[in-house]
Amino acid sequence: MAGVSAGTVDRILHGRGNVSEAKRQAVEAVLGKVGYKFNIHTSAVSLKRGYHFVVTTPEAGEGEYWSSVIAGIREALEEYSDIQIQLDYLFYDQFDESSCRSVFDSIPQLEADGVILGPTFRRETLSLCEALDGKGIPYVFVDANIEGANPVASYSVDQEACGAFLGRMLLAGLHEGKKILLFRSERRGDERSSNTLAREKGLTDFLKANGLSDRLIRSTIPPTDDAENIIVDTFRANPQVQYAIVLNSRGNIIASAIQNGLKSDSIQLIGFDLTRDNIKCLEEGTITALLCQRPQLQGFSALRRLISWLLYRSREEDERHFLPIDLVVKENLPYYREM
Amino acid sequence: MAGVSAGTVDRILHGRGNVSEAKRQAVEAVLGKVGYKFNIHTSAVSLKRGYHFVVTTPEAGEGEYWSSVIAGIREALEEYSDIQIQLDYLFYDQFDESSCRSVFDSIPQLEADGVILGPTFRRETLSLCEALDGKGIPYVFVDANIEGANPVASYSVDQEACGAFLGRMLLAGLHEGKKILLFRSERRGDERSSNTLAREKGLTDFLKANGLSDRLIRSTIPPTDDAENIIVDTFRANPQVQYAIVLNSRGNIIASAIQNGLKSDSIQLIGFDLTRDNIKCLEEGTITALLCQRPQLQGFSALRRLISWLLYRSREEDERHFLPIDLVVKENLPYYREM
DNA sequence: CTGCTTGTTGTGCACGAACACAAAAATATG
DNA sequence: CATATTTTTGTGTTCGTGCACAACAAGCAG
Repeated sequence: MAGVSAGTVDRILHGRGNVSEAKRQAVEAVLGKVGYKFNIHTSAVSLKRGYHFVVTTPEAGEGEYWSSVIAGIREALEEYSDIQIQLDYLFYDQFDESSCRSVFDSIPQLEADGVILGPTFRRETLSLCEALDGKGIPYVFVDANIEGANPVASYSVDQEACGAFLGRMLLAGLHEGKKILLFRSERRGDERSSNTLAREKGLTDFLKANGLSDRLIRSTIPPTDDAENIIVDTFRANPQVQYAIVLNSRGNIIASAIQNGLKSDSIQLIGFDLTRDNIKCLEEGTITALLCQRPQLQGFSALRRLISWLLYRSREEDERHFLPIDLVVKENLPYYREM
Repeated sequence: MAGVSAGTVDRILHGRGNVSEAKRQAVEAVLGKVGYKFNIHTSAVSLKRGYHFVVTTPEAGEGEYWSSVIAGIREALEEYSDIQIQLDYLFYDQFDESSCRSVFDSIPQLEADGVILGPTFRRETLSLCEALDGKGIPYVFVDANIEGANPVASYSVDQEACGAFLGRMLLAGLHEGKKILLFRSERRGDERSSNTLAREKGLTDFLKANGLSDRLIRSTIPPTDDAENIIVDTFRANPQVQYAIVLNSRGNIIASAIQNGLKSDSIQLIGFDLTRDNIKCLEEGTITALLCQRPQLQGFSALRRLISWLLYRSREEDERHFLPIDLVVKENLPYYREM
């Protein structure tokens, strides 16, 4: 249509240069007119080279949060199995800053074609991103976005909205004179609590806006061995508690404290994330509800984005993607085995 | 690897016959060993022929339930834009059995390659399916499954689970002495109410199992013009109502009755489906929560399934797919603009 | 044994895309 | 103006797949 050969079009599409301005414009006009779109799969067929990606997240123990993210990445790998992709997984201890640093420090030298990054520690993440920026290696965030970095994209959940959502759930059901007991994690060096902090802010803001601030009691899950006793004591000291909220994925700990220590079934427990332990509690009825953030879809989207970036350097408007916040209870659980 | 040419492999893969038993086995062994998988996109590239599908659902007014299903189908069309697909949309009046019959009767003669079917009237659907079976035309159900038909697949939601889910929401929050007011549709000839009936069964079973049966009051949304007055009267007659439940997607009607007629904001209203009107009510706060059933994903999956069936006749174990049941409130609404 | 039919197997081309290389045109150098 | 160099453009091959057609083999009738 533009009176040029396929080779010239190819050069223009991939910005390989050595094309006269006149032909470029003619071809680009035609491309626009016919609405040309890359076909990622036929591209992959003729693409000789493979890609090497590094995936670095906190330890992904089976049935835990991060293993869902990894599962999503594996699914994307399957979906794009026509592209040769090699993945290197590098896990770090999300409670140990130095473990994170040593893992992150090793990544730039791996000369990967791209990195999927589950950030926890702000400082280490920023320093890694700076190194990757320097080498021109693209990276994608999952689970959280770190301000100041330049990722190709980030796939996470609006944690403040999660907190507000929680508030909404409580608003309807909180009985006269009853209270809300809020558990947050308190493990030193756990900077992922930036997520739980945002959740807490969303919840407290919502409760304040609805005049329920005085109904909220704050507590922490102690990191020690006798956690269960301390939790039980907290409940005993606050017998008016109707709702217990756990802002991280360790709701099952509170559940067993309530079951074993308190032997009460009048407390509604709400937690986060479809971990294996939480699922068990949901089925047994010891956890009432879980807020979930589509970790599998996060992982899936991240790898897909990295592929489309490397193949086409495709830019989109806003690359901070916020995934839906799902509420899962016993009754809809069977249909949430993701994707 | 099997010592045969590509042509022979092709014949085996597509069951075109004229292959000796010995070679067939040799090739099939190799296919299994290397884990051969079709690549739908490269298939499409070399596929000369196009496909012609018929999509028949109730009228899909803008912003209404069925338009989301259609949007999902359009998305799949985009995703598989390398395949030449022509879609014919045939809409019928979901409240008029004879409209449905005349539309359905015309479908077999269209000689389509496949049909996506949003069923409402059981009898008409079964008779259409029989005709399609006779002609060997594959069809896929969306939104509901009709017993007795032989679809390639169905994509719907477990409506009883929806009802039970509703019950779970109420269980936590129902206050002492308060009641639940249940609205179902009562439009003659609307057999789609098989969905709302299942929802009602799920809810009543749940309430019974939790000793709350006596807290439930049943009512209907009158199809007449003065519906609002009648609804308001119902609420006035039952001042103890804390939760109002609408089992179809017309929650917005109850919402405006409560707003305009009752001028109360102490009633929690729960409805179904992210229709435009319902979304508005959610944003305004006149509806508390909506149960949603991923209509877009239903449409998307349906078209995708039809394509993979026609290209490869791929059979899977259980082809009744149940999609997740989502709870949407004001706070997580922005993240539910699907897919 | 020859010719014909039928069944089986292989070959060649097309599709959209990537990329190496050859050819042609434009520009620079002597 | 001829030749060398650089820039621009076109060609051919490849990938996995579908499909038309050619080639070969086997069986059967005359």
